[in-house]
Amino acid sequence: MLKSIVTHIKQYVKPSAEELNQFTALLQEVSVAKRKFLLLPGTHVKHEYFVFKGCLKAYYMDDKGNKHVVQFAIENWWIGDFDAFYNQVSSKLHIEAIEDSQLLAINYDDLQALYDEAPVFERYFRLLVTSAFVAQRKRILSALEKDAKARYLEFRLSYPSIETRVPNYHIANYLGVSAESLSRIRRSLKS
Amino acid sequence: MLKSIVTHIKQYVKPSAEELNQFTALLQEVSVAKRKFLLLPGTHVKHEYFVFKGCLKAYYMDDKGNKHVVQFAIENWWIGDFDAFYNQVSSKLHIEAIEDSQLLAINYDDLQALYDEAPVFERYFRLLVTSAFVAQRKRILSALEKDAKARYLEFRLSYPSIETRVPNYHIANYLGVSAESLSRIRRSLKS
DNA sequence: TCTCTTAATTGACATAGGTCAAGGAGATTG
DNA sequence: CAATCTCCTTGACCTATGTCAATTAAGAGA
Repeated sequence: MLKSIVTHIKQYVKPSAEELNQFTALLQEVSVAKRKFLLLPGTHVKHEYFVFKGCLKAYYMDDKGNKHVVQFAIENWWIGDFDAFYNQVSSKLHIEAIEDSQLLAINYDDLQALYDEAPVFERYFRLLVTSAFVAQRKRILSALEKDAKARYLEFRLSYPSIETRVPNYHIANYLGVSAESLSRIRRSLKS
Repeated sequence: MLKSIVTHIKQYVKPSAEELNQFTALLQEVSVAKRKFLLLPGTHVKHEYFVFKGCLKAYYMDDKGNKHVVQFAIENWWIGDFDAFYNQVSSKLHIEAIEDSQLLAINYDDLQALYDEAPVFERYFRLLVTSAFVAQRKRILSALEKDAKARYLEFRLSYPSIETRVPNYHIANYLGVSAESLSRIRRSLKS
């Protein structure tokens, strides 16, 4: 359970055994059953979460009740409401489990303190945010450049393990197309 | 000239005078005339740039020759090809001056070394990337949720100082609408 | 296995926004 | 002050994708 997050960290930085212990001591295990929520809008967000088992989605629900998927997360991904977490404002997102999920939570204050005590983790999170930033930029460019079919194909290529685990209408909400359009796109790809 | 970047840094972190000197010693001044390029696709990106005078845009040009604006930058903004800079891959973006511009450049290797010597700057850049990440997430949600008119209104509210300095067709390329559509939107707002 | 719920598909129709083509208003430059 | 440029506007038409409504298929409990 801790092994997966340690492996993840080591892909970015090389903390000492002691530093790793400092970090893992801060983690709390959290479980969320399928269709249950890890986070609701309006909440004060105190944690960011690392998924070690399961699958979840973070989405924004607009005034008309339409859901817009900000992010999916499966094993070895971080999920949370970054905006609310880092700026310590109240959340605007739902985070809902698509499958029964198990996560490791890290607390905001603990993390800030850790940055001072063990700067290697500040680097780890800097690198994480940087790569998330780059991925988001790519998503923005796709939205600007590509039509729905091309975005769907790109999604399948980028996230094959998500595509097979998640209902299509969630993917539609991620890509910014209606479920009906996605269905038609998929039919057109069969031939 | 250095004053503006020092002020910017101090809004995020509190480095010592010595640390600030360390940082500013690494900066090189760069000028780009209107319509000239700071960066072309295919280039090896060695620098990230802080604008202390002027206005620029970073855009991706697709196979059809359509330009998609990734970012504008005016005084006190950082601009560059983050993806190419951090992952040290070749650039996919054009960065072009919209007005005669003056920038401060920081070199990749220098910055990595500085992170070790003065971690306060690693924090500064972590915070910068974090806020850029949050801004991008907002942009993604706008693209998913809002129609062209609403996105334009949001842009005007978020970046009034850019809206007045930049030709409308650049803004259209940022919002993901045609220049013609933006013109019609603007007409509809007059009445 | 039967039932109920959740997901996916399909058709008919509506519409936001794109594309193409033309013209015009300001700027800039020789 | 011409002569270009650059940028913005407008009209006519087209297309991708959305919306609504109904149907079917697939899962999940009991």
